[in-house]
Amino acid sequence: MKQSHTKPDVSVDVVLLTLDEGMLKVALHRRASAPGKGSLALPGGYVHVDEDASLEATAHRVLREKTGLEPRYLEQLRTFGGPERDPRGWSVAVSHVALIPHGELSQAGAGVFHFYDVDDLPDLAFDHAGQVQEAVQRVRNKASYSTLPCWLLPELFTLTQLQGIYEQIFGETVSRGTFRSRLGIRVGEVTPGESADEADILIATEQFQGGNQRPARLFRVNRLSLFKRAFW
Amino acid sequence: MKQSHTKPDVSVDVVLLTLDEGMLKVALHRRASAPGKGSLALPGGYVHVDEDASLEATAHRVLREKTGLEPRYLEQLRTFGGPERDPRGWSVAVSHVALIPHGELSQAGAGVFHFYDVDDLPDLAFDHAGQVQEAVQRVRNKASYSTLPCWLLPELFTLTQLQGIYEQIFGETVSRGTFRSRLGIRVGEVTPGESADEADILIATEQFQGGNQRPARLFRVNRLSLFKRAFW
DNA sequence: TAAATAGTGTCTATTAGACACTATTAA
DNA sequence: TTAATAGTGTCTAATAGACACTATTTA
Repeated sequence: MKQSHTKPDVSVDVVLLTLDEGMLKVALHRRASAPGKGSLALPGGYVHVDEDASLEATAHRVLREKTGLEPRYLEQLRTFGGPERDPRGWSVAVSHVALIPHGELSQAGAGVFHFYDVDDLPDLAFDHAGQVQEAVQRVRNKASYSTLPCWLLPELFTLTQLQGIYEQIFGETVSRGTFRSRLGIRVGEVTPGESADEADILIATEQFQGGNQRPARLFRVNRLSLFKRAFW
Repeated sequence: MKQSHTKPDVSVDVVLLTLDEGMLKVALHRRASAPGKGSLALPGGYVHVDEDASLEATAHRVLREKTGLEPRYLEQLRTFGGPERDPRGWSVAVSHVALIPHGELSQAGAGVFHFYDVDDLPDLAFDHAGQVQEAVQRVRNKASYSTLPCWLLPELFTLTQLQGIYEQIFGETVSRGTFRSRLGIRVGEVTPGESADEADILIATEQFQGGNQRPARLFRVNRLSLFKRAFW
């Protein structure tokens, strides 16, 4: 029974995803030390009990320290645990999914991290391949009935951009009108008094993005909304 | 930096739910020792690194040892972690949701555990109230677009029983025909050659449950199916 | 005024759901 | 044959989606 009270190690891993060239890609780096030295791995690290206020805080700190990136979206995926996943013994990894727009990548420390197509993954360290697979499944599934894909775009975006994201993810096209009615867009009805309806899925701003044509209204996402009807 | 490598404690908690008198109820017991001695708490315990093969195995062992019950359904909910949730210091709790039919309760060691209405909870130890709230939210939400409620019934059940469960959860009634078409029930079409279509949400058995009227066909759930259209 | 993309109204095909009808058992 | 519940077909109301039309900008 004494051995039963040995504590497992607790680390936090992050599956950081972005959309690039129409593909979902995940951030990976080559491990510099054993175990698994030289193999590709997710950003991850141990909980620092003297500075982390929560597991989400650990995930944010790990991403900041290792990649220099701040994700637009972060949620816990699932916690993996067992005696086999790390050669050093019984371990626990609290896995997270994070999303970031492709446009925010270039500037930051892309140094050691590179992005790999999730549908054509190389071999990964530990159980990281499984974590990526589950994360991708979660994102694709959640995208079909929620506003999750909005976090693959900058804070302000046009409906055409958003429609493009959905069409990339699902490989199907719909008419503009259909897309807008699915989102419940009804800009015309906004009476100045009531303004931004909290029930709205997207919030219409008064900003527009120009070009050589009629400017498109910019929207921002209200919150992570789930649809009653599967979106795609 | 040395302190950073102090390991947090890792425990596994289980929110065990059942449907009784039309209410969702959760299993709680009074803690026999500090911290939180005398207050109501979920079944939970530390990972035993020498005997547990996974976190799910820990959850099953804890339920077995503390309540004597084997749940029909168990899934990980979310992992809670932070410096404040337990007075002994930074701790991690891998929280699970479990479902069990009310009929399977009576026989087993209901000894120290009693079931409490989740919509009228007393004060709970640690962050257990939050865990119950999240678990209930997850179950109610998932029930609206999946076959999750099937696990609140015995393995074989009639469609009328299942419809009753949904109506209890959502407080709305629909006609029998509507309910059946939502589930995609089409018993008549089963040609003996093709038999149980793997795409079917429920599998029709050749067993019937009698009474003083036309016997009802017994079904079992194929797997946890998600519906494209929100069910309720 | 032509080109290009944004935004909207209308009409149709599909589907969800209420209701009524048939089916099968025990008393 | 009546009572009680199971199972199914039909008709209607709601809704999703394609298409075409209007709107607004630059060149």
